[in-house]
Amino acid sequence: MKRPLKRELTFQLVETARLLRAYVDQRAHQHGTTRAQWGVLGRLRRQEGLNQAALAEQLDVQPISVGRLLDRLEQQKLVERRPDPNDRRAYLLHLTPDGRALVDDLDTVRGEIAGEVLDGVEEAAIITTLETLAMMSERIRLQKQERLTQLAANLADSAA
Amino acid sequence: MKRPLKRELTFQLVETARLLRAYVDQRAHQHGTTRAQWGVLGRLRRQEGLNQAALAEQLDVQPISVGRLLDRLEQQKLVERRPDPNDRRAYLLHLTPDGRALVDDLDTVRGEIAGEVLDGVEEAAIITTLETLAMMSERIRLQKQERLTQLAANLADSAA
DNA sequence: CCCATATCATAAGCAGGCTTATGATATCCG
DNA sequence: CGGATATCATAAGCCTGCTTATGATATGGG
Repeated sequence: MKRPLKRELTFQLVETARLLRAYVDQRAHQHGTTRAQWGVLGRLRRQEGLNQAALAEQLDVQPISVGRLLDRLEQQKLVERRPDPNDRRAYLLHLTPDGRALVDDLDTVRGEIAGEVLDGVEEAAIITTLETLAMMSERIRLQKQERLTQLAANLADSAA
Repeated sequence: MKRPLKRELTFQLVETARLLRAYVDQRAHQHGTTRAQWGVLGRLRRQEGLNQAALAEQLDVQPISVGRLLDRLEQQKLVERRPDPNDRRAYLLHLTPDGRALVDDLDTVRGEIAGEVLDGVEEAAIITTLETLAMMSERIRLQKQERLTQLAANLADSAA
């Protein structure tokens, strides 16, 4: 009976996250933006002056994905791309005043959502869940790493 | 200190799910398919003979999304669209033998993944996490419902 | 029976993720 | 110093979601 329980959790995790993402997206749309753009704005508030590659690294997505998000954010005048004086290939990213105002708004929403979806859940359960998820994240990262290492070994073999 | 804990959990949830989805996708690719297609195949094995609208309903996505997934699955000869004898608008969906073989393979993988990512996690923690996630899902669904109702009320108001 | 309405599948077009490839610069090593 | 290598941003093209709209067919009420 152990296996189905674990399997059940992986399903439930993806399902709950899907619902939460959809809900956050809905709330984001009410403010004229999207979840992905929200992520960019939030990150930029914490660390202004990043270049696109560094931002992509922080958000754990590919630089090309961030580039297109920035195209839209720049069009909406929420973010500014300033040429990096030390590297003519790169831009440094800054929030505009509008961008800063929006992200402050969204921050309030974020807190609201967390309160809503965890209303009435015991603190102990929240802590346990947090720990379990953190553990899972770690295992997944490890697993991914192992598979990469294995892949490299296989490539080396077939080259030989 | 309560607010940050809840907020932290919403972040961790989305993050862990993202990692898990990426990992599952990686495993799916090793079998020449994708997570979304896997979902379709899995559902079809459980309930063969659905039409596209019913399948979309089961998977909780829009019919158009399922339609395109099926285009690719049909091309790969994993799924068959058979005309519905009772409704000339609709197709009934069936797995091909290849499709059935693949989904059996993937089922093994699913169990492997669940074991890997929850290796060493206490059963009690798994149960608590499962309950918490289920609770969150319910709250999100409720919240979404409330917002819809509110929206309808606003529309009725502005119509009056 | 027939017309209004609902439902099935699909098209068009946007968002946001990916891989792979490319041009422009930086950087590092011989 | 100068050429190989690495890095920054972007292009092209794929996948999978979405909304909105449309054509074909079913269905139910008058």
